[in-house]
Amino acid sequence: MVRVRFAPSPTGALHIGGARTALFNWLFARHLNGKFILRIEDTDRERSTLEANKAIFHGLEWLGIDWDEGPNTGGPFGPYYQTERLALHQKYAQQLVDEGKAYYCFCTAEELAQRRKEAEARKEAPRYDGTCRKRSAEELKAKLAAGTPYVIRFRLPPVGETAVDDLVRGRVVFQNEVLDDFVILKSDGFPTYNFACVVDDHLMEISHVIRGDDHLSNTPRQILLYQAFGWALPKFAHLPMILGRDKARLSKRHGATSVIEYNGLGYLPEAMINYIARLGWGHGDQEVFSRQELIEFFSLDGVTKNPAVFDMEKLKWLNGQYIRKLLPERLFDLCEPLLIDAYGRHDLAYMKKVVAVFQDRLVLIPEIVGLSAYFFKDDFEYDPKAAEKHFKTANAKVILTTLKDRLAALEPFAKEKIEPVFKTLAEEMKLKLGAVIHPCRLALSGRAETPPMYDVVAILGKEKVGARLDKAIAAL
RNA sequence: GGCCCCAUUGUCUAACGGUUAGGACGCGGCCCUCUCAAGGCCGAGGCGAGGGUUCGAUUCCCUCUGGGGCUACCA
Repeated sequence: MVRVRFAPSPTGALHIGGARTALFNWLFARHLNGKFILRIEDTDRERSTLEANKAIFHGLEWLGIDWDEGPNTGGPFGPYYQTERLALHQKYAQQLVDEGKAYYCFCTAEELAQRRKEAEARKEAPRYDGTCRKRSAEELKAKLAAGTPYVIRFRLPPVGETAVDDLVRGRVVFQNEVLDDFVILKSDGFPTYNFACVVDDHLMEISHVIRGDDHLSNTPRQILLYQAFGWALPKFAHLPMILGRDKARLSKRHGATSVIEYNGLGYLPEAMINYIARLGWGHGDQEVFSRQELIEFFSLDGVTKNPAVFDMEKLKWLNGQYIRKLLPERLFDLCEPLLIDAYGRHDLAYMKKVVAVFQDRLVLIPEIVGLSAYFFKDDFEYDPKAAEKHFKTANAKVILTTLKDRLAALEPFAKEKIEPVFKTLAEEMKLKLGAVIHPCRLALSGRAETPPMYDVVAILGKEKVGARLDKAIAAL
């Protein structure tokens, strides 16, 4: 049974990198009919917050990444909040101590910092020096009895090597001597990441650990822990990092970094899913994938080794692609609140027609507001450059006046009836169609670019069209 | 500093010793066209450097360079 997990720490919103890790795990599980587990690694009590926890749920929900086991959902391997597993972590840490594979360490943070500084000054690796590695039983008892704060350190085998057989990178070998006796249980009694991760992954019967590249260097420590316990290793797969434009790790500096911010910016979750799926993964020449296709095609074989730069332009393109494919109803639902917020309530049918005519023109949902302004407000200015070109012509007045009269006579005021009015007028005046349409466009919208004229005229309706033409004629 | 990972156009990627190095975003041009989009077509642009191995290297090996990660009582 394939069991994978996404194990974020609730110290901030779900960011792009985390979302991609979650997605790959989710796709891997769905593709193989396995289980996708969500585990919240909240053992850093300083930085973990409830808001961040909620934000992660929110982000995953927005993306449509659901979990088979985890907070709220439950499952047979709970609890799924790491801090609620504290007794388990302490029990296993104690087991290692009892077996002599871990030991109490009473060195204070200040002492460690001092020694680290000294080591660095000597150009040595800043490893734990093993002060507490060999304390006598009496010494130990005395320290404990005195209530001296302590941590538990893993007694790391100082020789030999530890190999990670990574599904993405192949075999990576580390010399144990470059590792040190790392802390597994902090002085507050909480486990460290490397320890909790191993205990929980084992207890939750995780079969594949799919996570960011930044954990590759931690993996030998974890493997040594598995070995100390005599537990079977899961398979490991390390995904390449996602970088910003400057090739540095993606961070706040690079703009929107939390996935949910993209929601507010007007990105569609399906576009985001598609985009991040292509960051570090590919399937031939295909660029646009439905969720079903991603599940069908996803494989660790398609995962690349090199880091990927987050490219907003391509995300935008994909977003446009998905907006085009949206059901008109859904596009409207996304646009409606923005339009109401900007222009107040208008007739529902009218708003729907306006939104529909911009479906091919939107890249981001909020663009609807600016693009459609003249459909909701009458007091617009004429674009000066366009006015110079289309109003300051000998024919402008005649064109607009004639248009006004003929359109006023139309019944019904529909696109099919509107079109001939323009074409006939152009023919009569021996003008190109554009020569008639451009001044009209400017009169009706104040702009040089709008959706096709007959649509605009039809949607605005006879009354508004008449009034705006009058206003333009007066302004000529 | 030590250890580890990575390296194809500006960006995401395909290629798994022999290809005119393919696709996509972006960029430029053209077509369509009432404008703007959408759509279609075309174009510019790449194997980081140096050594090997081989009949032949983008591909395999080494060195360098560049970027990233780990080296915490953060995950």
